[in-house]
Amino acid sequence: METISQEQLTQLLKRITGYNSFRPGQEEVIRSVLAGRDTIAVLPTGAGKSLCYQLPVHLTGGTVLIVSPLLSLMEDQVAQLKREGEKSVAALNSFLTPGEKSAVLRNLHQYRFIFTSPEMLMQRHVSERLRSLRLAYIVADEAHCISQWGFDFRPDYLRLREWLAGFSERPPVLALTATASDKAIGDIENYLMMHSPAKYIHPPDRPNVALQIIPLKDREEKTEWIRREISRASGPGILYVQSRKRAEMLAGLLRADGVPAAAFHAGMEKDDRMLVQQQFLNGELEWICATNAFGMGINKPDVRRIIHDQFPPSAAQYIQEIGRAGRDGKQSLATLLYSPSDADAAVFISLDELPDPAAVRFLAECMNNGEPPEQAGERAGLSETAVRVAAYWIAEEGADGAAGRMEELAAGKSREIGEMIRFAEGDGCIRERLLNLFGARPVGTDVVCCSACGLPADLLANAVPAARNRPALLDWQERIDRLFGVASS
DNA sequence: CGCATGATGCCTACGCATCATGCGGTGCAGTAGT
Repeated sequence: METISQEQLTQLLKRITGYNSFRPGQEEVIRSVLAGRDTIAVLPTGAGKSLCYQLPVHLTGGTVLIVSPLLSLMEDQVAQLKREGEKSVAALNSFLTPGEKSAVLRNLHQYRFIFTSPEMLMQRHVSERLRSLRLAYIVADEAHCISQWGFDFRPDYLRLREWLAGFSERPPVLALTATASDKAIGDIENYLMMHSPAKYIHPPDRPNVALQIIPLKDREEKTEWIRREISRASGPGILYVQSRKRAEMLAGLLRADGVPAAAFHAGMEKDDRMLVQQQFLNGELEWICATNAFGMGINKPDVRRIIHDQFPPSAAQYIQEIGRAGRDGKQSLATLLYSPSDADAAVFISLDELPDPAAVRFLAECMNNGEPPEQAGERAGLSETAVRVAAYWIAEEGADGAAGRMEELAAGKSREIGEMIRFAEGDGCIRERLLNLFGARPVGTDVVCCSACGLPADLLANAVPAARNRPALLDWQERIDRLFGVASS
């Protein structure tokens, strides 16, 4: 496509969004897509990543396919596009009834934006239909999921590679994410079949997020610390924990202390999750006690605090989670509570579901004999996820290859946990040591840095919000009075 | 691994100590059955 003038691009921006100028980072990415280049854009959340795929199609024509990791994310984005007046949008996913789905599949060409999941995309009839479409470009939204989930959780993310390889003329691919380690970037390039992609990579440092590590003896001490801290310091904040049960337990304790808090984890009903998320976004809830299910696609600019009850199993995940603080640029604080026994729990959680080489060989043997993998997996005591992952690697690389892969994955995970332990136990500037793991350096000067460099005593020790001094629930008389509009004295 | 929960053992009624067992994150899709 011929070069687009500055004026044309700005006019288009104005027409589509009503804005007069791009936010930092957007224009380069849009130009790269328009030039037909494979592109990797690592932009902080809130930088307006979605504009990067929304705009170019108005000049290229055709359809954009957006591969998205979460149904809720697709729904949000479809709703937003519709609010902006875009009518030709579809989400191709399991929310559709069979009838709706085949209607969408029949009329694919009339959409400008099609959102789908990797799993849906990999279904044969879907993948063929989509590949035969005139696609302007293909977008991998939250592209770090390829790296974070593809290998041991959602293998369909890795199958994108074969799907892309099946094009005779593959459209350009745009990968968007907020955080990406070198490994993630490498996986994205590799599994999205990118050819010397243009890379626009925002540095991982967040100067306005101060870092703090607090060593504590055990879980009980952590619980006490959390109650003390949260009852005196204001949020909004996210408390990350490693189990659903502990999320519920801590949310309960905080509520009993008068803190508007709620749990969030994958074991909750979809409606409850949406409600909690919405209340947090609206400021009705001050704290969320969550597993790692919480965060992706949530754009709340004023999160002041992130507390980790335990470290997550990789530095990439840690930096992603603390990156949810302070998107408005204001001073925020990320606290990691550390006790030596955390390491074992991290190892357990992260390696438990990974099938061991013997199980992989057993599964391969059964599959060879024509037994369905699900059935064989059950005999081997493997979870549904483990079976799917193992079956993927067996199909890709054979029994020995897959067994080797599992060892490699386990070793990689152990190494990453080791990195987090050294990070938590180490000496010296926390920011420098964290960024070091990404081959980066602190970018800010005059920064409230970390607990190793020294934090001011009053950091974020704001007055507890007035709302919290009211009882969470009014007594029944007052509630009835309110219902009937009687002014209470 | 560490923690929480439930079962067992005591030895005849209750409550306590001890042991055994289970559980621990992330999501899609499709199907069976409300």
